[in-house]
Amino acid sequence: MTNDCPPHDYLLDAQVGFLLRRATQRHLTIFAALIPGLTPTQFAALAKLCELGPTTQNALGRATAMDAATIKGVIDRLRDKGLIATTRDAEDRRRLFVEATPAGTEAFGAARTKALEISAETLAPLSAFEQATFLDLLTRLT
Amino acid sequence: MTNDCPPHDYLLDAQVGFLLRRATQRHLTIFAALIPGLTPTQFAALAKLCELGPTTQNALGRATAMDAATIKGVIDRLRDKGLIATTRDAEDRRRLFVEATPAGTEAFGAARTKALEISAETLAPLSAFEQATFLDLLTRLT
DNA sequence: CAAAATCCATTTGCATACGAACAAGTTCCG
DNA sequence: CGGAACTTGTTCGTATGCAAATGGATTTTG
Repeated sequence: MTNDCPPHDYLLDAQVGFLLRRATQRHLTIFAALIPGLTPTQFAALAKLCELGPTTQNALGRATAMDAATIKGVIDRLRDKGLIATTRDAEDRRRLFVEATPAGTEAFGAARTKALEISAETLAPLSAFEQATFLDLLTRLT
Repeated sequence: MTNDCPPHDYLLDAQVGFLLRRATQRHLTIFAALIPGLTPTQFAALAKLCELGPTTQNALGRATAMDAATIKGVIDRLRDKGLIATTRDAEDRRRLFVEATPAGTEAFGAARTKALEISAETLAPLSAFEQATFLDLLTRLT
């Protein structure tokens, strides 16, 4: 068969980029249902902050794979919610010191269990063995 | 050891949502390097339009997993680039008819090979067998 | 037929994301 | 010491992505 259009052997629905976007969308839906008050990005920053302890803004961004412009907005919104506090570092006056407030630590503690449920529900279509395989392969694509 | 903080058994770097975000970031970097003139979303809409043929705005959005608000912006930008054209449907005056222009069809034809390279490079860290496994599992998480 | 429900597109608001450019502070090195 | 190089945070512009509200058009249903 002749065809005057470009070949149709490119099927969007089979491309890894499209599938990643769809899987991310589904995960986002699950996340919003179980943790309504925080976005995945905000929770990631808060969780990493509780995991690492006090740090600086850009360092927290690097630890959570956010660039400087992105982490700034996340920090601003978490501060607006009263979950973190920022102070200028006296030793290096460029640095913005970031730490979790008591409310932030408590919020993380409360959301932590939900977050584990979110991960479980996201992976629920797969068997336990498949989940482990998937996470292993996905880790190697980062 | 006692611990006054929430348990540290939540490790951000092991959660599927975080890994999905990182993998998407890496894919985006590869995409931007090989197809500088289009975003993944714009290319997805253009590719699906060439795959399906002329359709309506919302239908194209559903076919590419974009909601009405998102597909509108994508359509606007593709039209600004001259790659697609829109017309009001005479039969159903709500509908916005969308079709690829000759320039759009040509742009898709030119980018199609690059897009396949992007998928290949994104999956490059995995063996051929692992790639097939990963795509199968990822498909089931959408 | 008329009301209700549905669908289509648009708009607004909010929240990521990244590139680029910038100012200010710090460190490195000649 | 002093300029170059780097780091840190900020701002701007562009582009998704979703929720919610709106207005207009069409279809379904009582």
